[in-house]
Amino acid sequence: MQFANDFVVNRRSGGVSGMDEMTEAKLWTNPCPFAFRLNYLALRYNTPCYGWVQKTEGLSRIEYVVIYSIALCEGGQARDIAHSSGFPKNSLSRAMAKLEKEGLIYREQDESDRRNQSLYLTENGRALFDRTVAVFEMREREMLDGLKEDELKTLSNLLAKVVLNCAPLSDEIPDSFNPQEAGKTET
Amino acid sequence: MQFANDFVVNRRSGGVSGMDEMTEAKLWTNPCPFAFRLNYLALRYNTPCYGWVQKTEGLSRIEYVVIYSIALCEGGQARDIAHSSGFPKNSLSRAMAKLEKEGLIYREQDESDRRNQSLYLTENGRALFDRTVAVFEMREREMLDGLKEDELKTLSNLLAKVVLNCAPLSDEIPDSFNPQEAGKTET
DNA sequence: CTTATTTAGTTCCATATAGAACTTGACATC
DNA sequence: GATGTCAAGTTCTATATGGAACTAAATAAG
Repeated sequence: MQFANDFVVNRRSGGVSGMDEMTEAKLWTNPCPFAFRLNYLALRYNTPCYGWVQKTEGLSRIEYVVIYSIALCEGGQARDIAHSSGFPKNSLSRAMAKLEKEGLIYREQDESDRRNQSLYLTENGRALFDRTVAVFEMREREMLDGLKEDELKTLSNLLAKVVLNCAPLSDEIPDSFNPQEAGKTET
Repeated sequence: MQFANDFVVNRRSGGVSGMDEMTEAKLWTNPCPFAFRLNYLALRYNTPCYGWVQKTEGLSRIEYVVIYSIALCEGGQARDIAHSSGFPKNSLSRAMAKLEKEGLIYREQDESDRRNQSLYLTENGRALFDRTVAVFEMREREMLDGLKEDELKTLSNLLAKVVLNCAPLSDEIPDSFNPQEAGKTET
């Protein structure tokens, strides 16, 4: 099998990084090396951070995502959280109900369209965010530690470019997708 | 609405990308922009791809991860899949049992240490991988479409650098972590 | 040669999760 | 001003999930 891909780096020095063979294979000889690196790094970020809020604040990942989302976009709606985070709306509904009962968020029904409810942090909710966000920032900083200032900027710009490129893509792959066609260059 | 864009990228042209306000905020005015971009891109990759294998092959995400992992690292062990994917070992155990019953994988007990079992794809399992992997490759290609050849290389190298930097990091954040200390430079 | 510790993998089971159906409201069409 | 369609959120419920306890094997310590 051929992995002709820019993302394949010649790094199979056999355990230089102290990783197991499978992780090494997934990183360096993977037909989808970009996707794996994304998922791997996301994992190395999410696991410790959300584990920590769970322990220290008793909030599940989805509950903290709600807090975080509102903190960044005061007055946003559940639908936006669903869309930006990928959590299904029913799970979010449950999370919001709990957070509201605990006095961390509140909702206001939109007068112009009464199906919509805008979400806000209470004082307690804001305080919680303020005292926890530093851990997330620290973890991110720690992960990016090895990059120089200009590399950091470049990485940020390139990821932004990929994000913008992805924005209009459809998330539907037809059932009848034919792998044979996949290799051909698309205009 | 305008977002003060003090962070890295100057791209707030106001909805050019057709995203909702919250997603925009999370992308461009986020204390952890790197982490969010990772998670966002991972989501935009995982959702369509694993949704597609579910529909077309009847395999759940974790089941396909097992197949994929073995395909990349023949003879690997369950522990390695757990470590490289983040799935708990009991869920993997269940997934492997199902895949074995369906004749897609088989296991061989290691003679030198009989706790270990090496994992292999059957002919059917390999065929399944071969006919599905193109969809994953296509999605990755599609996502990276906007990047030029040299940008792709740069991105690949920078992500690799971050991965290597993360490898030795601990995933434990002490319960008693003090955010006040977070800003200070750690030796 | 015990006895304790560690590791790989499995089983058990309480609970989290997410699909599907439902409710309510907006808005379009006739 | 009915009737149909679509969108936001909630509720219901069957199932997937993952923590904890367990088994079995290797290794270390006494």
